[in-house]
Amino acid sequence: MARPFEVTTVESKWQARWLDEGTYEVDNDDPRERFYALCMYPYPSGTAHQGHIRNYTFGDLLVRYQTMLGKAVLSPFGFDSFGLPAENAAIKAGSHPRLFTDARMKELKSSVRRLGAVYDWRREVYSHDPNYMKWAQTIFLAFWRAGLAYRAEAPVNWCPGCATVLANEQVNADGTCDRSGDLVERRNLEQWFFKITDYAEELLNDIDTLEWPERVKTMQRNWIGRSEGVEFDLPFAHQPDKALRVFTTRPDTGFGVTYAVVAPEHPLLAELTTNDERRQVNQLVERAVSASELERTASSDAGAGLEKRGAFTGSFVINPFTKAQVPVYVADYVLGTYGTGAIMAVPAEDERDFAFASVHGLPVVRTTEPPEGFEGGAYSGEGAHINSGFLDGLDVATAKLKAAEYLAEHANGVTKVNYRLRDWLVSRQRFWGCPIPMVYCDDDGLVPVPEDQLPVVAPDDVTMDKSGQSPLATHEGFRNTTCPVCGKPARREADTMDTFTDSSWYFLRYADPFTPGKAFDPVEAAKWMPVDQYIGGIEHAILHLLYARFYLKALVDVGIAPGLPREPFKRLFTQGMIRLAGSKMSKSKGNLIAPEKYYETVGADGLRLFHLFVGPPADDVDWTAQTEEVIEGCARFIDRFYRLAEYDEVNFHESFDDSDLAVRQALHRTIARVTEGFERWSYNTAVAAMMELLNTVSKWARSEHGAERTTLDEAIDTMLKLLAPMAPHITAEMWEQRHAAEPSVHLQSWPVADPELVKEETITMVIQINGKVRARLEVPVATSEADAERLALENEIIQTALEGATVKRVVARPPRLVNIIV
RNA sequence: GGGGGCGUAGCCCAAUUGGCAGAGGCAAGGCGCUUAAACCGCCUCCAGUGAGGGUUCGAGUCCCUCCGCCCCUACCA
Repeated sequence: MARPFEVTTVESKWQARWLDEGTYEVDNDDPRERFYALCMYPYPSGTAHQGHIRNYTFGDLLVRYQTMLGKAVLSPFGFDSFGLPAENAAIKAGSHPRLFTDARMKELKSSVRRLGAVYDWRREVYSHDPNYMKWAQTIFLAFWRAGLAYRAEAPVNWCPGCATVLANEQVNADGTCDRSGDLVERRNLEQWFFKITDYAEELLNDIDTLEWPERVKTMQRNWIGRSEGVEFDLPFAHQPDKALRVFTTRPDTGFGVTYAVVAPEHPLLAELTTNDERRQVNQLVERAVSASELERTASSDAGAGLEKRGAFTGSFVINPFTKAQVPVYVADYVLGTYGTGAIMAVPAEDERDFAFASVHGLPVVRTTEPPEGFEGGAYSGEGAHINSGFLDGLDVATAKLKAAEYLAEHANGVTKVNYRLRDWLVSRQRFWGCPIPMVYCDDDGLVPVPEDQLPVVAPDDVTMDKSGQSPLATHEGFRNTTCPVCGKPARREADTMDTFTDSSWYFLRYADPFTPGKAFDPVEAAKWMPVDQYIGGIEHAILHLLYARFYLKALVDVGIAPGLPREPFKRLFTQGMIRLAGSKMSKSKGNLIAPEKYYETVGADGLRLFHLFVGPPADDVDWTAQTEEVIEGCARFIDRFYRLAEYDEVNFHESFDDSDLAVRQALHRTIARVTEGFERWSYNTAVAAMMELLNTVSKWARSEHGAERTTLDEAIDTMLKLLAPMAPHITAEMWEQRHAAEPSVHLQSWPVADPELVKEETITMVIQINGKVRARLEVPVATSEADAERLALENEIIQTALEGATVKRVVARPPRLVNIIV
């Protein structure tokens, strides 16, 4: 494509200048109104892919736009540089993850630079920077001191492929590893946890205060999974002073309890199991405990439809409502990690219990009257209580209260809130992560590494393999140390932290990486926090966003971030993903379209314009055969604008007339449209408005009558400003050509539309008869209802059309429309 | 099984949130420029909004049912 300017020359010139002049560096004491724009901390996987490009295009537009609005805009960048891919790649290549990672970082940095995205590089953060690790470890220790970090044995998700423990969030629904795809196993291991459950209630409640996409908020609420119910005792039939404690959200269905179930991990299971049943029970437990999540949970389709495996324990408990003895089963559909690990089973009102009861031939007693014609198994809806003694006739809500009261009196019942959310497992048996700064001493037990000895940095000469042990555990030089308390030989913790810990506070470090001796100064960070606009992918809707929210709350509470707002991200925007032939474009799928080739042809500006124009930013983008042509179309638009701004083939006339006024009106209406488009994430319509304006101006200026000089100048200059956040290079270049003595277009103020010019004087009013358009006429915008009706009825075409008909009603909606009903 | 989203021209998308279905782009066709082609400029063509029903003077927009595609979630008692 022949272009009227040298794309690469122009673009690299401005990229260098923005960097050299520190155009987008901001100081913490900047007096302007503040704006914190942030794109999600990227994992450095190499050169940018289209998903990155899309992300940073939106982010950069915002940075430049908000700057032109007169704000001090914080625009930082950095790298989520710890993590498995680098470690695995290093193992494969026999090199060190740092070499690998540093190279990938360099590539990504160069990609975003070539995109023309601008940052305050003085604030760069990367996770494997010892200077960042130091504070990551300081935070860990602060959590430990506050009781928010603890060590416990737990059945954990073990990925044999990655040779490490995974968080629940990293296990797919089908029981495979989110990263490697291997089938995840369950193992009991000592692990480090963060007590995120302490914050469950606050994390849930504060969701209401966030300007986030509704679906992300819903996902977080579901993940936290709060449920209210009653915990109470089911006394053992053979030994009534002991009891099985259960949790239920439906105490009102207590009369329908026909059996009870304990999880395979339940501590009382052995005691409950009679000799006759022991063999069967053991068999089930063995299978359930060692089986992978996949085998245990997801089989064919879904939840309630699963095969319900279980075995009778041989024991009975007493239903406190009916005093009847009901059998106790062990079954893997009851989870040891939720509630009390045991349930009362009500097959009539719970689908899972119903399924189990059907398989095992257990009785079903309805306690809620299902609606007439109900044909399903379990009915969990609203209805009057039946077969329920003192609860009979009550609705569900009332019966719940009564039943809870009854259980409080007769079965040690207490109302209880449970959460689906579990504590965050943060330890990893891997090398390429931030070491957990703890020491094991035979005499003093667990001892934190003194803060003046931080950071604990892993040595380079480590053997990384897939044995399953932390690579650091076998490095004697690292492992052996002395106890900070007693000075005797001791061993270092060999596990590293989940990389989600790194991305949970990096945005605070960005806000103030300058104050020595601190992760960040809370007063300085408070100048920027919370992030005004966070931009990233929907894939982080749960994990990263929940952890970061937890971190900030905890940091405030442990005294590291006093005075900061408790929520990190005020507004969140989740961009759509790029798909190629129907599937998500990603490195792991190997279906990337690299942006590099576009830098040579359409330039970064052309590519940016494409991403802005292709559709609503929140929608997915289909990368199709036609995409190339659309991208070229975007470059064509830039070229057309460039030629027009050279006044190529333009005619001029002397004094300002109506044609010039019309252009000024179009210009100012476009200012309004583009501004509105920017404010409501409608970049595609903002670009369309610019294209439309270019068509209008071009037609006018190249007509025989031509343009009035100052009007054309105003139009071009304003268009340059409007386009500056979208296509920053060429607008900077053109602005410099026109106004060499003035500051850059990027330092100009964002244009403000003149309301007088935006305002329409007259508008076409449509006259309908029975909803069909019959006539149109130009009316003043301020036309009253009465006038509109009169004008419509007086209209000749309408009068003819109405001949012989009776007007039943006239709906006048001036100035747009009048509808005459006959 | 649960939750959410989407469906407008051959294609990507607009539509002041209930008021003339079309802003923009791509493709296609035509004309001009050119020795010719590309580039460039100008012009033209194209749907009644997935299907059906309802509310309304009026529905792409609100409400039901169905179809298709996509995403999230999954035995949490």
